[in-house]
Amino acid sequence: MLEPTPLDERKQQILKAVVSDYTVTGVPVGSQVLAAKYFIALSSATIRNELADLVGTGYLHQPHTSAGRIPTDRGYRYFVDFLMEPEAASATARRTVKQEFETAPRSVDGILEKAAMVLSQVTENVSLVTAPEVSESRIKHIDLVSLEPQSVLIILVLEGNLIKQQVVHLERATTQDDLSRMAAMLNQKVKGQTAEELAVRLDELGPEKAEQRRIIERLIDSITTHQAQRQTVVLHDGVRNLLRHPEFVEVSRLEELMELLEQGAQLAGILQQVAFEKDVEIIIGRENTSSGLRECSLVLTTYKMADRVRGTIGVIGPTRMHYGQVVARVRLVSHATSEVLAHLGN
Amino acid sequence: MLEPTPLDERKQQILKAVVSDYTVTGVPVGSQVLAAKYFIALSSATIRNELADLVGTGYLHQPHTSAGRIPTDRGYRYFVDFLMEPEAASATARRTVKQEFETAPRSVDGILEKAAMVLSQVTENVSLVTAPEVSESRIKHIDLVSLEPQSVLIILVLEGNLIKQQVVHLERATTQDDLSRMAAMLNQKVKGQTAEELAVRLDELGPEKAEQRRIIERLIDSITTHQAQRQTVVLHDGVRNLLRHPEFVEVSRLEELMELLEQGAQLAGILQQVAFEKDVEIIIGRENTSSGLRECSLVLTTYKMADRVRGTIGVIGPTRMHYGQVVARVRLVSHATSEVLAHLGN
DNA sequence: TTTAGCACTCGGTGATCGAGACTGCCAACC
DNA sequence: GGTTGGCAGTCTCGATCACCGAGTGCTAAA
Repeated sequence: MLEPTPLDERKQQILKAVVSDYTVTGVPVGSQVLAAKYFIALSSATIRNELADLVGTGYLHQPHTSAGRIPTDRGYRYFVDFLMEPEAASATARRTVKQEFETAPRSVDGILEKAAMVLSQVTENVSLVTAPEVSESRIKHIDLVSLEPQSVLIILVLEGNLIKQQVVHLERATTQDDLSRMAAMLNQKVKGQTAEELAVRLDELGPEKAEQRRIIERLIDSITTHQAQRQTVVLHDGVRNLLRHPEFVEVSRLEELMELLEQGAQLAGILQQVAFEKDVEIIIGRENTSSGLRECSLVLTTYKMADRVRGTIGVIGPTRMHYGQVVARVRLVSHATSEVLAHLGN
Repeated sequence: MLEPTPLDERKQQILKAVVSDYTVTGVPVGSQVLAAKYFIALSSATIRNELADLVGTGYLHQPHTSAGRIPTDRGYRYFVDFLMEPEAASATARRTVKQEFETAPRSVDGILEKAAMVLSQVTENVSLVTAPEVSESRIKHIDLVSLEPQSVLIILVLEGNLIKQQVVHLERATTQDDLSRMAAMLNQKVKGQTAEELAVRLDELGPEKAEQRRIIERLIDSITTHQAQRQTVVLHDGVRNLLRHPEFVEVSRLEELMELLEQGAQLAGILQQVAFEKDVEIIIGRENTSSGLRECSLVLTTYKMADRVRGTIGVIGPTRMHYGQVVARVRLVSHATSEVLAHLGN
């Protein structure tokens, strides 16, 4: 990593102009274009000198000697950290989001699916949405259904009408009547608690309720393992948008990315590692640990439910993207999602 | 459409050889290659005459005057209908399928997801799996959860531990106790029936149970509409496999296909129209009504649960595919899926 | 009916060339 | 010292061209 060379005002403006122009045109930006479009007071020769400096300090890249300049990952980073101006989401984007969420189903799953769909549509990139952690969700209702004498289907209704199921096997045969009674009893006790809290308070049940206790243990166990292996669920949508970007005419670039998207687990790991120091976190190109994302950027934020941060929402796109606009729209959809989730009740 | 020209034995063999060779190499097949690899007794000139005939009758295509021959959709059709020899799935494929299904979760959703994953893996194409129709599924258990005084979450446990949920609003406030009693009552009556049957037998409830009746009506209604708008669910997996096929180096071909896959609804419509005259149905290239599938083939079959056909499973791939092998593997995964679903109990 | 031979066609490859786009550098200028 | 005009140099891209080779269609003979 190069040491953080401070950039004087004019270099900053030139870097900003290069990023802005390149994200729109996709063509390396030359000194003449810059002089004509952005710096009428300066000659192209002056700009050439500055550009040479910016290449030297690693903010810009020159594909070949007689080409214009392209921002490096470092250039983009400087841009988003210091130069990018806050943008507001366009009226059309806002309208789209509003309309789509009006027809969203009233369940967490459905809303998150919708969010993924809308986000990919308004950003023209691939959207990512992680589901809330089950173990942190409040339990609203428990139901026990007898499948076979020694086999029980546990149904958990969590806040936001998120439903989780698990089949467990019992040592002893139990009738549906017994199960119904146990479920009624459990519903009294568990209401509004999270699975984590439940695990802590397990001892409150007297030792005489051995079978109940076993079911609860299995239940908590299932939630925990559920989270560990399956909470890797990352919804995504909009791969078709990616195909329109010229950076993906080479299918080979898509291949690694598709693998990442379809397998999910690795992607979930990446998303979980994101430390949200600001409200929107941007990861650019090689800053990504995963090789499939070498030439992509992630723009991520969180969404809330019941006033707590519950998941990540954002997009993957080529490093050459209109960051200001994407940030505005990711934020827009995140807020809209939180809003709709809030109205689900808890 | 050309009239069905009958092909003599030798023309059939040549067509078969062209299809076989082309599906492996991907290169237009010339008369010399055919003579050397498949017809040592014949000279290339003889084969040239036959090839010219096959082009004339529309079974083969010649990209340009000095190129070899490629099967047309018609050629592939003739091949799969009359020439293709039944193949058995390879031992590796069988092993993969077996291993993967051993670790499958014990729910319909999980199993179908797994099926999609495995199928795409063993065929190296995109897999498609439709979920069972909710309205045809037997109801195992009903649960009613009070969300707000006038708002109820209906949970349906269907055969195969498939869980469906729906929020309905009631005209009158109802307590959880009331709901629990109603649920208990309903469970006595509905067990083992399908939603369709339930709709028919609705009258059996006396008129005195007006509120119950209303809830049940809403419930049946929700199941039916659920099916109408959302049963468009088509799982898919393995887009990454498609990228490896040389026919998709042009991303433009992928674009329409991805749209079809991500939107789902249109695809569901296509799959529902398939008339399964044989156990495996093959749709080749332009036989597809959808333009996005002009250069793709579908190999489809059904899977069963509780001895009834419940859904479609199959793959999308380039028209140039090893049909015999794909058919064998689609069939393999279909059988394995039905098998695992059977063990879920009902 | 099959086959050998032959002229012909056409796509693909590689080389060459020129135009165009930019640059870097230098010398002059403010 | 920073800025600028001028200019030679570099590199990509697209067009053109020739050539090779694969493969064909046709003809005449077996």
